Amino acid sequence: MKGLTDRQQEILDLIKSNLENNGLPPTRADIARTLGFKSPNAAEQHLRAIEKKGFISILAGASRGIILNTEEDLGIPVIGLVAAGGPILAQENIEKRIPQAQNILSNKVDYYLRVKGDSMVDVGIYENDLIGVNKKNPVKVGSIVIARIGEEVTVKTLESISSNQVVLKAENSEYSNIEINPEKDEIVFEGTCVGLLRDFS
Amino acid sequence: MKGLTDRQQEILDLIKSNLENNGLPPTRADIARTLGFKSPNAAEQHLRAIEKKGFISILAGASRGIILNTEEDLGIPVIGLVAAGGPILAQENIEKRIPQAQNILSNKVDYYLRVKGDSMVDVGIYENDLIGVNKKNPVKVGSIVIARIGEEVTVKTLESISSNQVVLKAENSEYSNIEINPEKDEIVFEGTCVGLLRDFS
DNA sequence: TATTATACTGTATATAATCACAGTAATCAA
DNA sequence: TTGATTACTGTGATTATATACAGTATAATA
Repeated sequence: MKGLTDRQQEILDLIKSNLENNGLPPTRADIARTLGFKSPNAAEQHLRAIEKKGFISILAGASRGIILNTEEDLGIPVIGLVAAGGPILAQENIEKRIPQAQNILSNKVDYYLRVKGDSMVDVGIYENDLIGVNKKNPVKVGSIVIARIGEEVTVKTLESISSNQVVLKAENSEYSNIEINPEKDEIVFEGTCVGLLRDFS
Repeated sequence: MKGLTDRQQEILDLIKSNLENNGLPPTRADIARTLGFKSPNAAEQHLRAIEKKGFISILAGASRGIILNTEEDLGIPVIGLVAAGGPILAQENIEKRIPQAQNILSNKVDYYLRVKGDSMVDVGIYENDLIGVNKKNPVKVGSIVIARIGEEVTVKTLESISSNQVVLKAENSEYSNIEINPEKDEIVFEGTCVGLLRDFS
C-alpha cells in the first residue's frame, strides 16, 4: 500500500472527520466545498487516487458511497507462555487480544503479559495476573521491569544497574536476587510494568 | 422519549447494522428493499415517526441523511470515597469514568471501586487499586464481596452467612473478622468483586 | 364517534450526487 | 522528451434519492 500525498491525506482525514462528526461520509461536493475546490470533480479524482492506493473503496452509483478500508483494530495482545528463542510479540505467543480502551491505564500498554510463578507476590502481583507492559518507558531503578535473560523472560524489580552488574529483585522473601553481568550474559529490558489486570472468574 | 413500535425498532436496527457493516446510513430505497416494502415511502414515513420520537435526526435534502441520536456512552464509573448515607453510585461519588471495553474482564463490571486501606493485601488487593464490581452476581461464601454495613462500605471475603450471622474476613492477619447479626444491624451486599485494575504511574 | 397513530401501496418530481469527458498546469522519473 | 502522477477548473448527462401528494386499512385513544 503506497503512501498518500499530503493533499490526499487531507481528503482522507476529511472523510474520517465527517464520519466521526456527522455519522455519514461526505459527497464530492462536500469535499470540494470544505477544501475550496471550485469543481466537485477535483474531489472525484482525489478519491479515485486514494482508492487506487487502497485506503478507501468507492461504491459505484451510490451516493456518499465511500468506505474506509481500515485495517481492523486487533486489540492489545495478551502474551502467555513465551516460546524460547523468538521475540515476545511473536504470533505464537499471543494468547488472545483484548480491545484497547484508552484511559484505563495512564501509560500506554503495548501488550499484556500473563504472570507465571509467585516471585512478585509481596507487591501484589500474583500468578495469572496480566501485567500491562510499556516497551518505550525508560527503565528506572525501583520500577518493575520485564527482562529477558538469555531465553527466559522474567518480571522483577530493578534494584540496581551499572555497566558490569544488573540486580533484579524478586518481591518474595523466598527468592533471592538475580545478579547479571551484562558483559558476560545477555540481558534485554523488554519494557516496564505500567499496570495490572486481574480477572476473578 | 416514547418507545418505538416493533416495526420502527426493526428499522432503527437496520440503520444501525447498515452503519456497522457498510459504514454509511441506508437510503429509503435500501430500507424498503431489505424489509420488503414495495414503496420507498413506507420507509420515509417510518423514519419520520422514529425522528418524531427522538431516536434519529433527518437531514433535509441530504442523501442518506439519517443520524442516530445515541446518548453518548459515559463509560464505567469509578467510585472513590463513598459519601455517608447515599447510594454508592450517587453522582457525588463518581471520581471519573473509564470507557467500557468488553472482554477485558469475563464478568460484567457495573462500576470500579477504589480500594481504601490494606485489609485485603494477603490476596493482592492494595490501597488505591480499582476493583471491578458486579452488582448482580450471586454472593457466595468464599468470594470477595462489597458490603455496606450501616453507612460504611467495605470489601472483604465472605466467610459464612446465615440468618443470624454474617462473617466477613479481612485478608490481612492484622485485622480480625467482622461479625454481623443481620437481624440487628443493617448489612447490604452491593456486589461481588470480579476483577482488579492497578495503575502504576 | 371522531381522531390519531401505525403500516403500508403507488406515482411523481425536484434535486442531490455520481461520474464521464474535455481541458490546464506543474512536477518528476525514464 | 515522452509519459505518468498530481492537482486542479468547467460542463453536463445520467441516475440516485428525498420527499410531496393521494390513497387503503387497522387498531388504539379520547
